[in-house]
Amino acid sequence: MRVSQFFISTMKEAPAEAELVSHKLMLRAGLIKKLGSGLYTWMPLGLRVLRKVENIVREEMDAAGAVELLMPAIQPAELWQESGRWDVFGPQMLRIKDRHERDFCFGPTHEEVISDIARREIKSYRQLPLNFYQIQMKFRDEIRPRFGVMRAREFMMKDAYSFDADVAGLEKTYHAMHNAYLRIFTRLGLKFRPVAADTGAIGGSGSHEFHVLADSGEDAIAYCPASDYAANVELAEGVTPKNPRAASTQAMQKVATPNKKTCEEVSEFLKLPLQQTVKALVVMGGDNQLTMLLIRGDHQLNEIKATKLFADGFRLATEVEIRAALNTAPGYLGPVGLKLPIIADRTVAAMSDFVCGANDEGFHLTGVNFGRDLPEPAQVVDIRNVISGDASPDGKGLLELCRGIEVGHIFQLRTKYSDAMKVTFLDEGGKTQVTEMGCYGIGVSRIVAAAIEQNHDECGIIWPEAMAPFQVSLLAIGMKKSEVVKTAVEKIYSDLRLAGIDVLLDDRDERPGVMFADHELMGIPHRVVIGDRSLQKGEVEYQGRREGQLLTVSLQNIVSHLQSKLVVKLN
RNA sequence: CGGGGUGUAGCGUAGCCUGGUAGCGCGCCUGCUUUGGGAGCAGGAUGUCGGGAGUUCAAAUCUCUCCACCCCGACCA
Repeated sequence: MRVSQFFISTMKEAPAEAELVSHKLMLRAGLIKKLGSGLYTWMPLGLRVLRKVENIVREEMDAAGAVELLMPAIQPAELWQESGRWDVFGPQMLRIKDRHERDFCFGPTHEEVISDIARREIKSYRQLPLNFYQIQMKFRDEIRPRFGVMRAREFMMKDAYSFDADVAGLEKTYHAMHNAYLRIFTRLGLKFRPVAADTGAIGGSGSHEFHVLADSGEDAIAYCPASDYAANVELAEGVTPKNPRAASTQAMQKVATPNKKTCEEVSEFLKLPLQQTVKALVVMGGDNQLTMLLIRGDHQLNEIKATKLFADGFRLATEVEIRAALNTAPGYLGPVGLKLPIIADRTVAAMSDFVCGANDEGFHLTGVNFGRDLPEPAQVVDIRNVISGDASPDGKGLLELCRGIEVGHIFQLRTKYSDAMKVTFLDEGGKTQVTEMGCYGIGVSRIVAAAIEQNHDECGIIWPEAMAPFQVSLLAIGMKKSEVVKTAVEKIYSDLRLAGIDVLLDDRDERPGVMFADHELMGIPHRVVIGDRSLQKGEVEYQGRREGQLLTVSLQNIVSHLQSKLVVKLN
C-alpha cells in the first residue's frame, strides 16, 4: 500500500478528553474517531488492526470446532421476555420500537437468539455437540463509557455458544474453548493470564476470564507465581490462616483514642501494628436487620463475597442507624458486648490480643480475645479481598497481585437458558433432554486498546507483529528529487509485495522527521529507510520498532532480511 | 443516577473575574527556499465563542435554562 493511495491522519496533540495512553495513541495515530460518547469510527488504519485480531480469533475458533454464523444486531423483545431477561437486563440494554410500535433491542448479547436457532435446529443427540460463534458489533448502554474503545458502548465482540448433550460434554467443549483462547492471546503476542472468575449476571457455574496484564487495567488479579493459580480478586479465596490462634498474653484494656477513628489512625496512635487491629463494619441487610462484619485492620471488605451472605443484599448502615441501635459513633465500633449478629472474617477469627472499638465514642479496647472477652464469632467466613503475600488457595505458595484488562470470558451456563428457552433433544433412548450450554466471549475491539496499553513508548504504539496494520514501513527520502532513490524504492516495494509482505510505502515526499515520527506513532514493527546517502554504498537502513537498533543492509539482502524478521511464531 | 468539571477554527489553548471590533501555537491553502528526526520566510482561508432565553446602548464575558462531553463511584467483553 502506498500512503498516497491510503489514508493516514496523525495528530501531534491528543484531544483533551483522552486520559488513557491507549486512547490518546489511538486518536493520535488516527486509528479511531469519536462520533459520540462510547461511539467510534474505525478509521482505515484502525480497521486493519481490528481485522487482524478478528482473523486470528476466527482461525482459532474454526480450528477448535466452532462454526461461524451471523445473527441480527436488532432482536425482538419476545425472545427476551421468554428468557425473562427483558425486565432483568435494565437500562444497559438499548430498547427501540419499530414503526408498528413493536419492542426491539439492539443486542447486548445473543443467548436468546442462539437458543432460538438451536431449539429449531437441534433434534437429536447425533447433532451434538454444536458450537456457533459470530463476530459482530454489540451495543451496551454503559453507565459510563470511557477510555475510548476500551469501554465503548458499541464494540466488536466474538461470542460463541455451545450445546452439549451432558455435563461431561460441556466440560470438554469448555476445555477446548479455554485452549483456543490460550492460543488466540498467545498468537496476538500479548502478555495475558487466564483467571478464575465470578460468573456475574450471565449466570451459570464454571467461569474463567482472560486478562491482558497492564497497570492501567480495571481489574485486580491475584495469582500464585509458584503455581498456575490465578483469580479475580473479586473471587480469590482468603484461606483460613495456617497457624492456629495464639494464646492470649494481655488483659483487655479500655484506652482513650480521641479523634482516632480509622484503624490506621488508631494503630499509629497506639503504636501497634495495623495487623493487630480489627475493623468493624455495621451493615443493613435487605431484611432491615443490622449485622456487624469484622475484618482485620489492613484488609478490605470484598463486597461480592459479603453480598452472598445476605439473601436480599446489604448496604453500609448510616450513622443515624448506628447511633440509634448502638448508641455510639462509627469509628469506635467493636464486637465486645454487642447484641448484633457478628460475622468474622477467617483472619479475624484467628487473632488474639487485638484492638477494636469500645462502642464508646473516643475509646478503643486493646488485648481483646475471643472466648474470654467476648463469645467466639457465630459465623466465620471469607469476606475480604486477598492481599499480596496471602497463602495461595491451592496451598502451593504465596499470592501476588497485578492488574488486568478483561478481554475474554468463558462460562459454563449449564441449562439456565436451555431450560427457559426449551432447547432440547432426543437422547439414545428417545427421551427428551435439555442441552448443556456454554458461552464464550472475546472483546475484539478492546483487545486493540489493551495491546497498546501493554505495548507503547514515548513515540507511540509498538504493535505486536500479529496485529500490526502493516508489517513493514518503507520510507523514501527525497523520492521526488532523486531518480536513484525512486528506482530503488519502487524495486524494493514490488519485491516485498511479491514476497507477500504487507508493506506501507511512504511516498508523500515529506521531510524525514515527519515520516519517522508518523510511522513510529503508528507502531509499524519494521522500518526500511532509503535515501541517497546510504544508497550510494548500495545499502538501505533497517530498524525494528521495538528494538530500535539501526542496521545497514545491502540492497539485495533487504527482502530476505525482512523475511527472516517476519517469521511468525506460532505457539 | 449521584458528586466534580469543561464547552472559543480540524487539534491544543488565551480571553470570562472587571461586558466594548475574538487572539495564539499546531494543522490547512498559495508561492519561494529547504530536504536524514515533527523546516524557514512571505501571503492567505477557516469561528452561529455548545443551543435557547434574559439583562444591557452593547454579551465569549453577567443571569436563567437546556444540551453535549470529560473525571470519581456501581455494570461489563
